[in-house]
Amino acid sequence: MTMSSRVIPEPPARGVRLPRSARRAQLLHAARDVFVVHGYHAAGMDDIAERAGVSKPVLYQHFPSKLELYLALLDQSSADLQATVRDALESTTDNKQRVTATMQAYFDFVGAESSTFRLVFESDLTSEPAVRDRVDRVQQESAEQVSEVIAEDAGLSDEQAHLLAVGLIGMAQVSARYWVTTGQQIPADEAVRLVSALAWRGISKFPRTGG
Amino acid sequence: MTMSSRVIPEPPARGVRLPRSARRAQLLHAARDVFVVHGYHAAGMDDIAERAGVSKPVLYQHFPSKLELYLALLDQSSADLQATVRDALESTTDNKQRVTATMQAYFDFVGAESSTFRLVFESDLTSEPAVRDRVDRVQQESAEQVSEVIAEDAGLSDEQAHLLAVGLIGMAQVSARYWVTTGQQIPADEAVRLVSALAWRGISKFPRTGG
DNA sequence: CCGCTGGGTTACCCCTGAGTAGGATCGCCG
DNA sequence: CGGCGATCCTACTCAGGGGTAACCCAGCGG
Repeated sequence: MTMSSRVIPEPPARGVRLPRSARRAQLLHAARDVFVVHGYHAAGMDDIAERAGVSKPVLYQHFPSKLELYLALLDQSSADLQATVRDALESTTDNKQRVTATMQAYFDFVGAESSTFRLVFESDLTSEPAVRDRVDRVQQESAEQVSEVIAEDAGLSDEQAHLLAVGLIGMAQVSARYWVTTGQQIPADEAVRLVSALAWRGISKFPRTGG
Repeated sequence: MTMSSRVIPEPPARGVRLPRSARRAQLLHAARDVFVVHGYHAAGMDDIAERAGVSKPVLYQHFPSKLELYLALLDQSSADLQATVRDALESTTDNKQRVTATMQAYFDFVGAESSTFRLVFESDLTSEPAVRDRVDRVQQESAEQVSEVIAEDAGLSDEQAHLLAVGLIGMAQVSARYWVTTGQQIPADEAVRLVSALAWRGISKFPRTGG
């Protein structure tokens, strides 16, 4: 189906020595793959170590705990998403195109090879405050940016604008996630076009037709 | 802040004997409270038992495992939500009102005292297939129903209609969840009105203005 | 050749928390 | 009163997995 067979990605050569920084990067890579597939709880430090072709203590020479490792990855993904969204919103001053660009950003993020969106959107460690904070912050700040654009040319209060912004963000997030689970049956650009249209029709000139 | 102080809900009288069915119901109640607050993983069977004023083996006389107990609750909540959504969609034939009613359904579900929405929308056991299935099914079937309404009077393909339906569902779900975290700063009916307006403006007469 | 440093390994500790064995109590019926 | 069938409790087992102690070895400077 997909381009190349990704069944058994890489059983990396065991016994190879790496300089510290390179090893760290590789461990992050391995951990990302494991967490993305199994989630936090079902993932074992042994699994991650094995995936990297290394033994467990090596992992602990680079990261003090499972949680810290997870947070490192989560921070990475959060920052990634947020940068993408920010760029999208700043890419133009035309609000219609802003909507499309932002929607595209979400679909790109969710469709990315690494699937790191699972860390941000489907974390199974939300009982941990540190995780909750980060996950919430992404949504919060994305919504904040959208909210500013909305409030600009619509006479809504901050709270109202923010609620709508969250609604739009939610639409993007959930529809994009649904779209990947279908194996991209609908082509990406068409999906983006459809959902963007839905969002734009909803939000454009919002208050004036508020029957 | 809220009406009554719910700090220490009920430390039920220890040593009271109950008939089997009543005990079962009470255990479900206690388990619900604990799972809702801590999630699956952080919740202990001891916690649940203690909350019910009972010892652990009693719990196991009613439920064969932690997972089964969790699934029982999840099924309950899923059915609850789905019934609410179905009723909302069948409550009228006017599509504009349908949108409002459905949105109201989500806000009601999320705003409910029991907070069981956390089981369906924020489960931390999505790595378990049995849980994944149930959570996905709710969204899937809700979207299916919405999708039928959309496809009725709009010339979209099934896949396209379904994607938009998921987008709308996502909007409802995420904005409702956001709304509760704010402690209902915005009054419920106003929030519903706003988000419904957003959704309705987006979806009504969709294809004809698809510039 | 020696020893030191940095990267790596095996084999273990040990705590947490799901699940259980066996016994105590209460109420009831004959 | 004596048994008996529920309900419930104290006290335990045990596996899984995060985290660590102790040791290995390649390479290089002296």
